[in-house]
Amino acid sequence: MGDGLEESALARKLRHSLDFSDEDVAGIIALEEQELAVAPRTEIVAQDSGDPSYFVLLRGWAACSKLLPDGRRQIINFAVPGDFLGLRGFLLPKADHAIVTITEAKVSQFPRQRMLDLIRDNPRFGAAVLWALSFEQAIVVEHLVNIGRRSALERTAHLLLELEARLGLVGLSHDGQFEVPVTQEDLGDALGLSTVHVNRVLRQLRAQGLLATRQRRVEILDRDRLQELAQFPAGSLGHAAAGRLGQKGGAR
Amino acid sequence: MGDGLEESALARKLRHSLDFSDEDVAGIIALEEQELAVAPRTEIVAQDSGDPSYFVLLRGWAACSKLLPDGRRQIINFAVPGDFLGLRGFLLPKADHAIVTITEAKVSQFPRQRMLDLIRDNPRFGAAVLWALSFEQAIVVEHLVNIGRRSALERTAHLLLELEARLGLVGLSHDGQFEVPVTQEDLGDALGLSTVHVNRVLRQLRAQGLLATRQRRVEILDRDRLQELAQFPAGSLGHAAAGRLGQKGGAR
DNA sequence: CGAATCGTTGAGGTCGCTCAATCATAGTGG
DNA sequence: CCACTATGATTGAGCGACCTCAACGATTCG
Repeated sequence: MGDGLEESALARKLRHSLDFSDEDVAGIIALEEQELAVAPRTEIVAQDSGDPSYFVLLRGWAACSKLLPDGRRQIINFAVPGDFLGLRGFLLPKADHAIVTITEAKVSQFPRQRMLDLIRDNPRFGAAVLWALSFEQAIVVEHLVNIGRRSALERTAHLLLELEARLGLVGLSHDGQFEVPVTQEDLGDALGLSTVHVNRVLRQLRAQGLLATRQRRVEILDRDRLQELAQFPAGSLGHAAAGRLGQKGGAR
Repeated sequence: MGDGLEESALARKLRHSLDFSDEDVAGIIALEEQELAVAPRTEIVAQDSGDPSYFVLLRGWAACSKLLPDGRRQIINFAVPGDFLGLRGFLLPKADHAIVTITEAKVSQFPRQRMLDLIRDNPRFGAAVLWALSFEQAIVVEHLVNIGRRSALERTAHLLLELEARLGLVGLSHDGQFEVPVTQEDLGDALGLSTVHVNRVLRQLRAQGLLATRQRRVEILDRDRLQELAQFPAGSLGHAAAGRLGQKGGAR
């Protein structure tokens, strides 16, 4: 089980977003099969792999991505501590995506069959998975809008604001400052831009006084203008909970 | 209940993709609250509406889209007969997207609370919803890759091949011919392209002998080259079933 | 027939890409 | 501690894909 620090990130998220009590959280954590330390740039789930496991990311960053035959890559979503990994894939016959760590990471693994059993037997848990999947999809949809209909400047701003909001949910963002341990190439693959252009866009955001970047650390300097530029709705991410779906059926 | 023709499209899909028996299908159909005929270009679910219902599209086309404040629009996904509408939204506090009919359509409506009860009480049904959501997300992810990392020509080819495959699942595509009752503006909003460029791309696809378009009807002339252009994996969509998730718990 | 919607085509502009070089940073072994 | 290396960030020049604006056909429908 986690050593406290990592666990709390997940617990914080579960309580905040999914309306789970401490007891529930403990129950979920107890399900984990094993906890793994993973090196940077390591593939956790391979594209087209069958029977994939399901993970919770306890520490570090990862990316869910798709690789085209010719080498082009699209990052679907970054995963930050507390996030679920492979939620979408584990019901499909094959994972249609790869999951790769970006930094050193720690994950806990939930074998596929165990998850399936649990969903079948515990409605409250199934509901939670359903909610998490919906939430994840909302993020992916936002990325789709971002890439499809926003300029490079707008979409970069939007992604950074989204990351800040998500990191905030697990206590990894303070005063508009947060770590983004990701290369500009990664950002480009997430934003549908070239590495070079990501660099120029970041420079532009800096020049306009909207944010500062030191190393891999980002600081939001002018949130209002940044949000306006990105058309980022204030408080959009999960601050409203899932409602009370699981309330009645709560078996354990 | 449906008049037979529409019902069969849904039933076909449920049996084909979700491994439901005729009996199951009948059970699901029986849940519907009411059946609605909807005019073209009518909003079924408004963006940011709370407490949205959940629908099955029996006839016609619809689009799930997001509108930006400045009027830009991104179509997340087209819905064809047999598709579920609003699956993602109904667990979230607010629908984060709009659903608009494209043609005249017929939908059956499942009120939100009824769905929630059902998921809680019937694990098999919950599993089916989970699977459907995963499947829907796989399509959205594919669109993300499409827009993020493929050229206009590639992504247009890809979308058409995807639509053909999906229409084939419900018997609406024969010999590579199928109706796409959608304007080029709609296509552009789905592909992240301008209307004008969609037109040019289609012309190019025609000029290369890959497909023909008459009115709103598309015919695939050279599937091999089209699939190669789009990097579209043959038989990728749902021809493999969801597995046997629901088998054991099957309460009714 | 008139009106509206949609499709088609041209001209010109721009955003973002590619190619390529240089600079910064961190790690490594001597 | 210092080359030496590898990786990533930065910048420039030139180009191409796609966009915008605008006009003109084609189709449908009342």
